[in-house]
Amino acid sequence: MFELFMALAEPNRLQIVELLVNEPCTVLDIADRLSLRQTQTSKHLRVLREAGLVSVEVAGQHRRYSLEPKRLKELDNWLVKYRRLWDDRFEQFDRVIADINHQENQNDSKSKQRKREK
Amino acid sequence: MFELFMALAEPNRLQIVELLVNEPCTVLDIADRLSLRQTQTSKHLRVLREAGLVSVEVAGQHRRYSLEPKRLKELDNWLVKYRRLWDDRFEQFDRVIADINHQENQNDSKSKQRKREK
DNA sequence: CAGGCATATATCCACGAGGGAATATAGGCA
DNA sequence: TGCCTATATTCCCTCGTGGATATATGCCTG
Repeated sequence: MFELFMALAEPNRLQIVELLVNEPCTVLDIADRLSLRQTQTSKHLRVLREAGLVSVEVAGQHRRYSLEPKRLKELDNWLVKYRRLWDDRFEQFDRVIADINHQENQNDSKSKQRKREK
Repeated sequence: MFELFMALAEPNRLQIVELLVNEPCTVLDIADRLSLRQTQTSKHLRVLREAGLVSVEVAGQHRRYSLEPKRLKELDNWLVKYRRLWDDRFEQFDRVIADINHQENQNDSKSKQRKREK
């Protein structure tokens, strides 16, 4: 988990992540938009890749980097422990969702199942 | 936002945060439980404090550090942009909660108000 | 194959941050 | 007042990391 924070604890890398949420980009795309040199961009992308935050798709001489939701989902799961500190809505969510699942299991089996992972 | 990641991108500080979610602690409490020296603990707590992640309550010669939900809530808000990447449940949550609020505003004004801050 | 473009890697430098130890500050208590 | 305890701060050292530059790799096209 802390490797995740490490990767995001750098302004340029954070910007890269925020850029990639919109659309996959090539290295030069990113470098141009953030006014970085290509070499720095590659280095930052390497860190992000090793942290599992982005993935690469090779397309000819280009490489298309895109955001990897999996690790961000881990961050989200990590936050679960803390949500109750500021918001009791989530306990309510749990109850409500439990109700919904209950109802749907009875009435509406065509809508897709909402599973809670533990 | 990136100062937040900075503060959490250090194993000991991350552990301190995870420790404080359970209960407020004094400096020596934390130092003992995480096997740190008091001076390092103070230093880390200072970083966390300046990042707004913890707050101090002076209690005699002790100081009781507790977690400050506000910044973690900001992290949660930051994640909102990314949730759709892995999970469409949250849009549904919003709709459901909107419904609930609507109903409660009409029927059940004794239950405490659930406000959405923007 | 040669040359050009996209990307990655290596090397050097400078700076910031964490650990250790000593010290400072400050409250509690005899 | 003087000592003890809790906490904060300072100085020094070391190491990791980001930036810059140069170079390597690899693909595409003529």
